[in-house]
Amino acid sequence: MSAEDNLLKLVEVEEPDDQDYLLQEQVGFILRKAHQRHVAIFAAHIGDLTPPQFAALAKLRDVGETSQNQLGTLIAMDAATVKGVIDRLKARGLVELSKHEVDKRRLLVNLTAEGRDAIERLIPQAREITKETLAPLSAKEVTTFMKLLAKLA
Amino acid sequence: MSAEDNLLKLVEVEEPDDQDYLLQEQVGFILRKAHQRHVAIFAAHIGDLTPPQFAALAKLRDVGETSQNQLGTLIAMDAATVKGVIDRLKARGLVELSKHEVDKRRLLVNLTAEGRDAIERLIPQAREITKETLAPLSAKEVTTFMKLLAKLA
DNA sequence: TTGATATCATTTGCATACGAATGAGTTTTC
DNA sequence: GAAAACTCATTCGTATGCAAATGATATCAA
Repeated sequence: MSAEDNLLKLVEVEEPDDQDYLLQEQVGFILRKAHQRHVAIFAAHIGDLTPPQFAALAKLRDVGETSQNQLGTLIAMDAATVKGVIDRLKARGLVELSKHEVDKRRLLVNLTAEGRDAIERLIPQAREITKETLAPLSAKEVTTFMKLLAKLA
Repeated sequence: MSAEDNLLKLVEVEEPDDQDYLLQEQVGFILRKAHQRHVAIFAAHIGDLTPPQFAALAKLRDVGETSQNQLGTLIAMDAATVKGVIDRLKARGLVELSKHEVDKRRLLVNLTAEGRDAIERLIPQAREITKETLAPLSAKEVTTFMKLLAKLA
């Protein structure tokens, strides 16, 4: 191989073209898979509630009664999505709705007694889910990962 | 406040019970938000194709003709989901379907000329999307993050 | 060879997820 | 105080994502 060929090869290696795009190495693709794995772990522990439904209950426990819209902001769900989630929780008697007396646009959401019981009972399970999701990492790796993931979210 | 009260308070603080579950610090919740952010970045760059549709085209470019099921395995989609994705790509003329001659159960999928053009044209955009998604991290952090994320996925 | 098992694809049902449009009510601004 | 701008909630349409059931075909094992 001539010196020119070597130079050419170096240039090719250092300037990857379209041939080198590997789907399975892209953040988006791996992020999607990691999320899928988490959802599967969640479902294995808590079969009768989805992660978004759990998030809604957990946040209501934190903040108490709020408007549907505000709740959506707190759990990163758009208005259309949060409505569906709350509808299903209401149908199961875990939350109750009421109208804001002053601002008539707002729909207030709150836990029912049953909803409060449910979320208190589920929180230990949720800790377990977090633990299992992070199980492939060492304690130190967990700290690092959470710090970096938070920067991306 | 009595000494006993102080002791009680300390115990409560140092042995977090259910009161201390913070949704916004759980992996699953942040993972969901990071994924949402990535999808938004994707949509801003590539408006007429979703990440799963892109993944299907990119993988077909890598491996050439495969069965629908096999493609699903390669891009981490279950059979029901991959069918919908392929249906929509077919309706747009980006992939074509044919029957496997030997194994009559299999439905073969391949890029059309148009599909191949599309994916080649989109790959530079996809690099940009990956770059923008990872923009909050330094080069060193990216390396660390990708290594740990891969362990979780 | 045939009966049990496994695989591939499809369909149905349910649950996010989000853009866009709409209607009702509130706040701002001039 | 009236018009403009904004906010809250709802609805519609489209696209994942997965469990479960089904039908067609292949493969394995007795």
